[in-house]
Amino acid sequence: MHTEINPPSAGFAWQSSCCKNRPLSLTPTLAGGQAFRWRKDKDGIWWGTAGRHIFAFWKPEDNARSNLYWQTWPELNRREVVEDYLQLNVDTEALLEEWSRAAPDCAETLHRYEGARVLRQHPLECFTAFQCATCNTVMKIERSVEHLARGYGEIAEAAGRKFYLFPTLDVLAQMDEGYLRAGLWGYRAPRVIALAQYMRMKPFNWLELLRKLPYTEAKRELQKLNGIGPKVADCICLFALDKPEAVPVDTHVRKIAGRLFGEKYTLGSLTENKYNEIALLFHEKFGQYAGWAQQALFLAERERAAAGRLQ
DNA sequence: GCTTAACCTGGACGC
DNA sequence: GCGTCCAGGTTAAGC
Repeated sequence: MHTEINPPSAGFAWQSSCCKNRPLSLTPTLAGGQAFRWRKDKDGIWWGTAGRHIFAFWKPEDNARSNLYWQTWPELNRREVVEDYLQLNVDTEALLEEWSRAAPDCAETLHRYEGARVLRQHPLECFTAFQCATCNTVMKIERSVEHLARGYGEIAEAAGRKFYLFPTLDVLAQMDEGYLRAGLWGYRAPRVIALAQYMRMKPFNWLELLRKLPYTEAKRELQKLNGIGPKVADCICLFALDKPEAVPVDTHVRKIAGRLFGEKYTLGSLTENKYNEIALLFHEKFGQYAGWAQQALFLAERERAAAGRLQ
């Protein structure tokens, strides 16, 4: 019989949500390379922001189905905001069964990462952060995005702690290139500022409006922007624009495709045709939520690559 | 339509 | 300590 462990006392009242049928693991979800500003404190509490909301999350480690404990600021007890951000409405249990039938070879891996959920992020932060992802490492992306937020984000407070909200488009458009370069943005610095300036000429809330378009149209719109290629566009579609069918094909996903669909997908340059072919094969195998399956397989592949480097 | 080089830079690794 | 390579890509030029 399982005994629930109580969350640490942190100076505020926790709320809880049941994850029995909606598995959730905080580490692979919050530190799995889809969002870059979540931090875990010494008590194991994850702190982060999304839009104007500040969140605290806590769960017993290694138990995807135990209750999630949470709180929100500045308005307390915003259950619907938490469930929206973590997409707790998505029945991953049913998806796991479907994927396991379609890809028995991947079933063990998919079950191991059953708690790795895809977040529903604030579009502008996701859009900006992934511009930093080109030819970079997760650790450096985290530092870069944090540097940007600390330099230009509005300060907010929750439970006696200080947070930096992600800047607005108007603020991003006026950032200093030198400041960004000092924060590891490198050659991406002028591009991210220029893109913010260009985006200001688009209709108000243009990024949010892409949520209403079909996946292929939203992706096409993003790829019209200088600096946004197919991979970054797919990341934004999957992690912020409600497009669970988007499959970002990076070096890790390419290796997975090599094993699932044939070695030819790992050979030579990743041309746009090859990219689209891999994404289509994932879609055919894993269905409408192929991006969610991809995220679990990606985490396993990344872990495998890291273990290989340590040997 | 494919390949290649350039773009920044911290960290890991070998020597 | 130093040199080299790699890392969640994109773009433009050359073939």
